[in-house]
Amino acid sequence: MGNESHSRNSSQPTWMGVRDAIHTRILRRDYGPGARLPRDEELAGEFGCARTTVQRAMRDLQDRGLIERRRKGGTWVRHHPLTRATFEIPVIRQEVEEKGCTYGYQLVHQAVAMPPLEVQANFGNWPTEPMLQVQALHLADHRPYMYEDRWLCLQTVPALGTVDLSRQSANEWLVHHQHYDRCDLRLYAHKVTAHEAGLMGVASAEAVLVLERTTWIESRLITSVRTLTRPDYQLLATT
Amino acid sequence: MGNESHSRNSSQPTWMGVRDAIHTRILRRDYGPGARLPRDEELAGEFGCARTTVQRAMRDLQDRGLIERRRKGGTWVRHHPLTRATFEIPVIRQEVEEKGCTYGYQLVHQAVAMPPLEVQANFGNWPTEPMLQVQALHLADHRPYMYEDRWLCLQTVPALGTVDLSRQSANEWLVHHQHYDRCDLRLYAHKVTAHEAGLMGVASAEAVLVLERTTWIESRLITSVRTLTRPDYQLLATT
DNA sequence: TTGACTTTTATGTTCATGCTTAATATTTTA
DNA sequence: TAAAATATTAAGCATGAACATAAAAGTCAA
Repeated sequence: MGNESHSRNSSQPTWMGVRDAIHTRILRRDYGPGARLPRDEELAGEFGCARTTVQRAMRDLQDRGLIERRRKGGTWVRHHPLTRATFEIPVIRQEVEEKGCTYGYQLVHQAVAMPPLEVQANFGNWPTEPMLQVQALHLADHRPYMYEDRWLCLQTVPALGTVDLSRQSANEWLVHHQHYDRCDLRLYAHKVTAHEAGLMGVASAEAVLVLERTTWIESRLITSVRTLTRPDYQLLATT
Repeated sequence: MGNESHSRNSSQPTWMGVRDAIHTRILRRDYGPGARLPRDEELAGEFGCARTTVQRAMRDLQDRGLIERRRKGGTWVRHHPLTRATFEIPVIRQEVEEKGCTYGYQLVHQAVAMPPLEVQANFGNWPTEPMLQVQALHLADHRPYMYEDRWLCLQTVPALGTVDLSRQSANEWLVHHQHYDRCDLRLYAHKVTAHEAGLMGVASAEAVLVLERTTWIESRLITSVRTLTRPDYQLLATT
């Protein structure tokens, strides 16, 4: 079962070896759900390694949602081990080109306006101000691949006022000129409207995955974007 | 901007302090996209800390997808910092009860059969065998909350043959009796069929989020489940 | 030029030790 | 008895030093 595969040799356990050993014990219910694990020091003694090594193993198990650690409290096996899925949200051009397609871009609409309430809902306390709305299509081999409806904060990124968004996507400009340090994400299914269906070239009322992203830099709003994918789009998780 | 908030004091930077300092430099393009960072040792010298501390900071930045590290190669700022979103897939009963609703369960269909090709697609090399199919509804306050279409591997978990799945959901039984060490996940939008719409109590052709999960234990298939959520269901990411 | 070997190098891992800190138990006080 | 002060505990953090390892660069020969 490979629970020894992470040790250099049997007398010198690596942190992965320790992790796997403890993981196995949890799976085998030697340490059952809700149970308290021995102190790091004891385990270190048992495995014949330093406490640092046990700690490294424990951090990994904690990151995977298997255990919970509290100062003084100790270490506990979670009652319901979390299933934590990590998706990588791709940079669109890159994703398209990696599929061997030609990337294209087409501006649909651009205007300064007041964001509607459902968009403002993503902004928390950020004051309501007119923003730059940009609707655009991302193309793969000249066919619609993704539609985005974006609101840009000109207060935070004034430079955007001077960018020609009919030639370059806001997405791309931002990637190159404006980093963020916070990103809120929301994912849901959506029945496309007739207008959206026309733009995307899909049947009306088709179900598509929507990815809503709001990014910030140093607590200042940058942009909020709602992305419609194609009906067959799938997001794969790497656990 | 809080980049000093993680230091105990200015002369003794913690690993979070070092991390934030480097992060800031990346945001400010002192270390631009694709740039190579100084060696850990140099940075340690600069920050006046041990190499271990720099390493801890670096690992965090790496986990966040901001940098890439290679042995011998060194440390590099990623050209396109990854947006890595982490979702927590909830245990259904728990999720329902946390919303203050009563959890309920209702078996819809159960039979041993050959899984169709689109289900087998999730199984990789796993040999094609008859499996136990279970279709069931999860209820919140007696109203449909989630519909699952599940295939269970009786070879890997023979005990399932003796469980009364009209009283207890397979989900719940598995959580309590069968852990997994691998979980493949797939997420997409789906237009509900008339049959599904009837079961879920939603309008026909409504768009819903589908969560497909396949779990394994020690390289042996446990189960593959396709979960339909309600149309208004949203998955929130914690970045 | 190509392929096989060797050296170099920056990250990766482990260790022993000491201190810090948050949470919990215990004791004291009102 | 409850609230406040205090002690204890187990994880968290930092250090310096040593060794491991994979990948890159360099060397050499066919």
